[in-house]
Amino acid sequence: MRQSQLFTKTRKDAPKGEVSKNADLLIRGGFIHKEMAGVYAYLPLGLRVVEKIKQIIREEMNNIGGQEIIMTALQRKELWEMTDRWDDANVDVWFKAMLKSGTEVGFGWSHEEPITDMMKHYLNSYRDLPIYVYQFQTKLRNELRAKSGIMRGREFVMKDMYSYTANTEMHEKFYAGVIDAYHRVFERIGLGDRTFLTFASGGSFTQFSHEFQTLTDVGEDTIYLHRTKKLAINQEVLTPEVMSQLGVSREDLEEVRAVEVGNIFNFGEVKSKQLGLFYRDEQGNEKPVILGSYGIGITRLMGTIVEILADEKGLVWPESIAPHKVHLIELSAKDDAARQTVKKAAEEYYAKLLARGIEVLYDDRADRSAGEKFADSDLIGIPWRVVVSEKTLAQKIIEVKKRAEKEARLSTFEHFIEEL
RNA sequence: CGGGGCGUAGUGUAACGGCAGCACGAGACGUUUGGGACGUUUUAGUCCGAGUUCAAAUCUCGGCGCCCCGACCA
Repeated sequence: MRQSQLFTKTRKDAPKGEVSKNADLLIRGGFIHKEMAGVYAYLPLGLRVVEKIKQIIREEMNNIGGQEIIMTALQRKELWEMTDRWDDANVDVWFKAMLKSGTEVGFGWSHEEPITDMMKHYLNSYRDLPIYVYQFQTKLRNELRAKSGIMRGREFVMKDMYSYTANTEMHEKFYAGVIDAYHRVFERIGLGDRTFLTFASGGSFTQFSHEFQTLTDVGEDTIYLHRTKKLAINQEVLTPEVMSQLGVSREDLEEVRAVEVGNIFNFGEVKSKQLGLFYRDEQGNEKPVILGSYGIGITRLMGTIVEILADEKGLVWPESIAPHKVHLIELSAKDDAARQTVKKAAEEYYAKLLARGIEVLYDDRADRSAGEKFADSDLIGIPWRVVVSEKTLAQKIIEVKKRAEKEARLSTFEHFIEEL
């Protein structure tokens, strides 16, 4: 991508009244645009990050047998009445609207009900099980108060997966597999060492659900962390019984703030019975399907990474989800001839990087000072910065600097490209 | 939903009830060129609606919007 073609612009001033670091930097860097409180548009750079995160999750979900689908944002009232979750008294985040005919519809804040209902068309026999489906969906939630930039919005992207299994053993095996897959996701995204499996309330379905909590002070949850056992307990279920059940004592637990980036949940047979999802077993008996639900907040994850990794100069992306791998910067020169030489070399490097399949943002803007280009580069936070200038060309080298490191070093372009 | 703060050019900020100013951005011209360059010049604004007043960005009321704390949060 040529930066001269990128329609977004960086901003020097912080957006007014925006305290949240993720909103501040992502807006200044041109990654997102605020449409209204808690509702953000994703611009070219921001969308690339979202897609990178999705792709990592997609690979891991496919790896454990997930099949990707996409459900609808408009949902039927009757389905949610069957599980008693239509009434605003029970679910207070609904956006609702009416068809011209007067029929009420809801905007999806979750998709267990419609997916489970849909499964009645495809799932009849024990031979059909298990089934694992997932989607990346924009969820709409009428939050009383949006806050913390993209960490808690009214419209956000979530990966939700659902498992349909025949029995408890089959369910538990998959459930454990999801835990492993989630750990791999957070590892690949760069949050592995600070994201912990957390025991949380299972509601009326099971004793526990499991959350994946990433340690950060901007998190909304208080959890009790056992570092050596690599597990945590959500404040909401911290009781002496739970601690002894998990084999930990209060002294070993550290009270920390964290953000819930993932959540997995066992619905057991409850929802299948409510919605009428049954299968025939080998003996021809009708049995309810076991349902599990597994979420990861994509955009929340993006905000969490910003909060944790950004520094005073701007964003810092891990290579796995950066919008581009390399930020190639062409610096202007003293005279026309030198300028042409620098341009020619930079264009050549750009083409070579692209030919290698390396994603590169090329700052080819002619009328910008070096200082401005460097400041923009720091703000945007691409992992590798490569500078081409009259000075470097004189020595037949380039300057390479990693965003997360302080010192730049010199290298030949050929050596650099091999190293990537 | 309870409480607090705040709405002024595209962005960020000033202005005692009395001429709406500054910076950035954007446009033009010239000079610059390794950490947000310089000069000249152009551009563009008081959230909406009532009220008080000779006079309202400023005071009052209502609406809308934004931020924060709390509550809420499969």
